[in-house]
Amino acid sequence: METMNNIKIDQLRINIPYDEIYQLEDSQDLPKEVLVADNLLHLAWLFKSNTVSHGHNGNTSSYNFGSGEQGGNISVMWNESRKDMGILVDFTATGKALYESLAELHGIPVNWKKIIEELYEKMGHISRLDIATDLINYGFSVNEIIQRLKNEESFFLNTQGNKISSNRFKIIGNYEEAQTLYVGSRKSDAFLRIYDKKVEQDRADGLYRNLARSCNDWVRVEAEFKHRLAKDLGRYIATLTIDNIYPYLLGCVLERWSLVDKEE
DNA sequence: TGGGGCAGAGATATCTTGCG
DNA sequence: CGCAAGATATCTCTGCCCCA
Repeated sequence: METMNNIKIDQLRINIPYDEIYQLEDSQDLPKEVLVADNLLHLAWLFKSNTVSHGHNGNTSSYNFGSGEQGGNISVMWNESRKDMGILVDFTATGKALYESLAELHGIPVNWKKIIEELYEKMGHISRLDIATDLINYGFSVNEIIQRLKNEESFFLNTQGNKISSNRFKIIGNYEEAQTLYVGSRKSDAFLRIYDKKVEQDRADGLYRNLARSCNDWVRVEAEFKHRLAKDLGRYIATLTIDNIYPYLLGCVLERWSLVDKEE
């Protein structure tokens, strides 16, 4: 069965306080930093093997789970000389999907709500969260949305209910057809990316080329939350009393960027 | 050596609303 | 109309790392 809705967490990054390692016994298999992540996520149990490499983004060490070279990665990264940066667990979109499939296969589906709750109990946090939704056969293309925005027939409203001015839009595409719309700055804590997945996937190497070919339109909406906002979002998720966090996630996106038509 | 990225915290810029 | 408050959005700063 597919999920009840079409909202999903696409990518996420988890930050666990470094001092969690002092709660652990020594192990011959894995560094304590990895065990900290493993306690929360059971990566070693699911993946059996791992690779070791350099970390990214200020981290020196990295243990990678997943298929390795060909994406599908989950990386546990840290830097011993920067314990304040914590232990970072990075799930790429494919890595996260793989992690979820493996857990399902082992009969223990991933419960992100529980994981996030436990993470915040340990004083950790989420430092990046991408929320995605696919609109397939809704009858409009990215180009049409952009044209409507240009003609001021539609608007994006922010959390305050105010219009988001067009100078925060960045449109990418060719002359006739816009294919991607960014709302907000890529560098900011929250930004929205809307693009034409039909075009993106209709390539020789597209994983979902058949789907791309058979649908009329496929619009991908991706919200990217970072830093403080991701941290706050995670804290809120941790306080929810229900396991189905997806309607809430959609709410987070719609609250920040709601697309409305001009009323006459 | 410069570019790019992340963490955390803080500073600045910008926009809207409410009030006198 | 002008201005301040509130709320964001965006940028800056220090550290640290890898890679080209």
